[in-house]
Amino acid sequence: MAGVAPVRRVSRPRADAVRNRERIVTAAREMFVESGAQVPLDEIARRAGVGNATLYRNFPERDDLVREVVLSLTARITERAVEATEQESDPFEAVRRFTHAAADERVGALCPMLDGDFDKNHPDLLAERSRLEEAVQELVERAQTAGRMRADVGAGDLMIAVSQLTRPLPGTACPSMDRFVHRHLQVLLDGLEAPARSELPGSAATLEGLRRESGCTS
Amino acid sequence: MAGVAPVRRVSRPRADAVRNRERIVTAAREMFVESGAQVPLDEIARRAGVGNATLYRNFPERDDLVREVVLSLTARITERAVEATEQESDPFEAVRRFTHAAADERVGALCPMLDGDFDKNHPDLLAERSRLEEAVQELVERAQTAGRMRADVGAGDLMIAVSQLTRPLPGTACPSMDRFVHRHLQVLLDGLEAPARSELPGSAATLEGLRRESGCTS
Amino acid sequence: MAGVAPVRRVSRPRADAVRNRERIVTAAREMFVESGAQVPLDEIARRAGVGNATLYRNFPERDDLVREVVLSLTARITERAVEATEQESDPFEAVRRFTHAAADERVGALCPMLDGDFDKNHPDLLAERSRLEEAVQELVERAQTAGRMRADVGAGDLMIAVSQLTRPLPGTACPSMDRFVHRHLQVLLDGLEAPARSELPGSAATLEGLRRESGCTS
Amino acid sequence: MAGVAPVRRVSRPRADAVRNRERIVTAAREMFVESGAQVPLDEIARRAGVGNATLYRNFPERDDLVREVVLSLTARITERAVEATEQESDPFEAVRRFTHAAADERVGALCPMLDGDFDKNHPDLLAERSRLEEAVQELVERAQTAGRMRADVGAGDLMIAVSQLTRPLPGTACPSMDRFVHRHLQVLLDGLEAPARSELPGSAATLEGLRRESGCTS
DNA sequence: CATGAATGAGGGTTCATTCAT
DNA sequence: CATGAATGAACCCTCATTCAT
Repeated sequence: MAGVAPVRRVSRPRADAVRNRERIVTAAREMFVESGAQVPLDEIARRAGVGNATLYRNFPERDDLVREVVLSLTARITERAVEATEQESDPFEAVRRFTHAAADERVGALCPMLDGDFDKNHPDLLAERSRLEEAVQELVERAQTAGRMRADVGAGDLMIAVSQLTRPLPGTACPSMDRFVHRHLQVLLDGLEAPARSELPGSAATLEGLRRESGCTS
Repeated sequence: MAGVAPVRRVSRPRADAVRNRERIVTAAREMFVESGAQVPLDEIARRAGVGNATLYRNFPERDDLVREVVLSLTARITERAVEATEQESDPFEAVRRFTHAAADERVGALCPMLDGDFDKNHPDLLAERSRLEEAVQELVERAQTAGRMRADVGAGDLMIAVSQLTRPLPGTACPSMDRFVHRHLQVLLDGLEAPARSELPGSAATLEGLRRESGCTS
Repeated sequence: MAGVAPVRRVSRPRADAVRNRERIVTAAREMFVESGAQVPLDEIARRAGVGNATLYRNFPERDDLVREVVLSLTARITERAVEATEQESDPFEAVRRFTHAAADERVGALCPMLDGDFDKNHPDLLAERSRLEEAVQELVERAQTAGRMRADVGAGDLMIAVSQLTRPLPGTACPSMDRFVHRHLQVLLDGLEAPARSELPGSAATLEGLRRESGCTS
Repeated sequence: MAGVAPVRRVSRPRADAVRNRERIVTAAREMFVESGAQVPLDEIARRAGVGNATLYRNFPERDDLVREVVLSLTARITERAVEATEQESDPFEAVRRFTHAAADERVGALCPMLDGDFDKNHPDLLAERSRLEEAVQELVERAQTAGRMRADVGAGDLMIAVSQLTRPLPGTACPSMDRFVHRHLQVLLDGLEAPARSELPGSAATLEGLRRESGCTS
């Protein structure tokens, strides 16, 4: 009867368990973005509507949960970079578009998550970051090659500056802030557009180089 | 006056008490900047070389200590603004100078301190912030009046952008970061220099307006 | 019988269910002996190769599992007592043989299991203990009747002393300990051999009496 | 004014703090003896009448508290050994006396405390154990030299056997047990009295040797 | 006024037990 | 009947804040 073996998946992943996991990650992303990286895990569990131990079953250490959120955010941002490259004909317009899109995806929320003893060299992270790296590098190089973007900055500079400028402000204190973020990005982008108006100290930051030093790329 | 018991002024600010207070504030500033805004107060006391209760005598609640540090940092930054205005002949060069100086004063470290239930409308804060406001406003207006800085940004935009770009990265993980901060500021400044290269969404942020909304100015 | 639906006996004790139960008990005994009485039930289930809920189906409360292990250990020790009585001609040699055999069966591991709210008066336990009681009583009485064992001790004294002397030492810290246990038993046995060298305080402990008081016989 | 410097002890140990520490240790000893080594620290604090954090201030890790109790118990037992040596003319009677006294001091409670990751090689422990070692060794050697105790056992055998025979039974289930303990010790002692009635397997356990292997001496 | 000690309210985590597939 | 997932109570520990010397 070979070939007719019933397709018994080893253990079907139980619909509700999957939903729970997703609800936890969603709640975590929301709360990390809103309230910073120190939100009590119990509150995330409550917001997700599950018991705290369920959270621990899915993410035995706090880092595991943080990493999951970082991964999903990173993936979404990579998508925006690819989109921008593909859909925008002017290469510096692509950089602008990506930058504003990254802000909307809350790229700035990543930084505070990388706190403490978070393992920045976890294989999954490295892999996902490679994809982001490649996508942004592509974006930046095109603009520079076309002479539309100053040549003395790297993809790393762009990512860090954008992340910082879009970092959530403490507490939920400044919802109004969002309105200003895009202004600041626009100013920064104006500073990035060729021709350069001033000289920069140090040398261009590459994502690769940043990763080597600290892993704080994104 | 020999022979007359020295008049005991009602509240003579005993020399050592004053020194203690200063040592506490200094220790707090250092540790907030180095290790983030969550350092245990006991550690600050230890670093200052005083008992924890002494710290509490001077600053009954944690917020009181944080506020003191914020005030002193703010004051130092105001000084830099004044200095830049006075000592730099070109008004946009003054803006550049102030911006880099503010970074060196760790203006970015202010943000993480404003966490939680910190009262951002405390009279002392408002007063100190007024002084900063005035100084930066002056700086910006001069540059704009001289046609050296784009007119569609406000002092609030400058302060927020600079604060964000210089925020410490999580942990002490990225000491290398410091090396890049001034690059990013320089790019931002290039974007601020007249003539404007793009239009900005929203309207210019004034420090006054920001204060009204959220108090997150600095 | 082809074509005829097999008669479903009302409670056929499905072969695999029986095997599961046995595997659980075995795993539990091993882990209790190896790692103490506090091993998480999930680990026992894992070692047994079944899901934790299967364990709970068979043993609704932790105590039910512990009791099963206690019962099986008790039964094995009873067997040793019977063996010793039957196979050893000299009645005190029988006592010696049983004592060392009980040690090898890990009689000492029983004590730590009786912790907490374990119900020491469960009918099954009482029944099994009766059998042990009878067997050891027989062993002891024979030796005493033959004048080979001092008369002022009871079967209860023997059981308790042997259990205590063979209790596992904390952690797995002292594997070397095993080497000494038989020495101590031998000394104890020398003290039990007639004629008595000293007077004993109190009166002989019978298993029956101990059961009445506390159930800690075994 | 040299020589008249006021004797300002660096920090007088505050009477109530000392009392608290003692109350904690006492409560711990009682609860360890009564309920085993796993009693929640919070309960010990409650029994001692202090907040849990006070306990943690005095004993930052659980081990630190356990060690303190072990040290004090060990010291008391050493005292009994010295007493017995000094005050009993017949050297084997001294062994008997010490053995029963050690039981009354709850020497058996030590074993369960040495659980888990307890550091058995802490300097303080080693020191205290050396004193015990010396005292018991002395006691045993005198009896053996006088021909009153069998020569094929060591001080280590005595200590382990006595510890085991007096270990508290699980829970507080068997208060009645205490009544029997001295009977069993008496039997053991009869087995230790010269002349030897049987041969012992293995070789005599010395406290020194035991320490080397596992630290479970007492 | 300065100090070390004390406090109790959480946060992180584990585990016996129950539930849904 | 078997399973993995879910649950909540309880433990350990930290830290802002208060108290006693």
